[in-house]
Amino acid sequence: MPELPEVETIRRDLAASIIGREIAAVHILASKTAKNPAAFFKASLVGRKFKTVRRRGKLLIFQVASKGDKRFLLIHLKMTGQLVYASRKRKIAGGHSLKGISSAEAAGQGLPSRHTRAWLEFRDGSRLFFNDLRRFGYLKIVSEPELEDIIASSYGPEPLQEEFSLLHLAAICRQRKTSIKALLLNQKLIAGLGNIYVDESLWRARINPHRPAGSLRKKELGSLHSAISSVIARAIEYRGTTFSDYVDSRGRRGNFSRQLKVYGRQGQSCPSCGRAIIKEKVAGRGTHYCPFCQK
DNA sequence: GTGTTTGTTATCAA
DNA sequence: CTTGATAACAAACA
Repeated sequence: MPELPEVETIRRDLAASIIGREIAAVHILASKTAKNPAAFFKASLVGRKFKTVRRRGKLLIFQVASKGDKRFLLIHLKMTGQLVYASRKRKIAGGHSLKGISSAEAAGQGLPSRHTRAWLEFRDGSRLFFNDLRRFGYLKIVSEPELEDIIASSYGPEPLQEEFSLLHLAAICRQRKTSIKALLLNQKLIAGLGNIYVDESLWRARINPHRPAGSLRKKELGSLHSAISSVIARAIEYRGTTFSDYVDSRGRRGNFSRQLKVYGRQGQSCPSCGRAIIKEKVAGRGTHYCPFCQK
């Protein structure tokens, strides 16, 4: 499940690898994956370069360099999407592939795969694959006004920026009857949290996911605010969490998995009190917590 | 065949 | 209008 730290890891890596490379061809294998008519989608990219790679919440935003109107490629990975960048296969004199290829090149092994829904081919022979087992993810070309609409209507503050203040957290919780779990998953209130980091943040703040958001006391809001900031920052340092499908742009797993305290640890002991972590459905999602530590 | 997995949107109700 | 809860989507696996 790519959430903010995973998408940010991909963004940073891709910014270093694909910016400035001319796109030679666009291949769409699953027609519904590209949300524009295929001809428009391809014409928007072929012969151009990416100028910037940004991120808003879990949404990747590639600015296409162009002389006319600004266009952007949006990519959302949803649950099982992957973006894997493979540099050009190095050839030896006889035209055979070298043995002992680097990991970056190994990332392109076996691609396109059964789950590849689209890929971009760059002029230098490198390729960017969009793989998505569940087919929830998408690619979409939008204009600048469309992009601004999407950002304004869909995303609250980024957890690592100043706009995500304790004051903001208190304001969005005030009077709200919905569970704190559901509230933290709402992208319009805070951008980028998903099921893993919500559970981890609530454990660190010692708050029960069932609690109505409006019932949190000032001290608890403070704990939650710093828990969210630190969990997200640490998860980025560790290059995200691999639970099932996530890999970074070179096909590597995230290292935060070993830092998880509750997510996926139902039945195991709570790192704080030693009693069993439970899993139940809250806000329609599998929710992991310690009923003794989290009140 | 059944239940489960989750990011996001649609839909309906209050 | 806002808020909240739930279904739906998609595909694979136990």
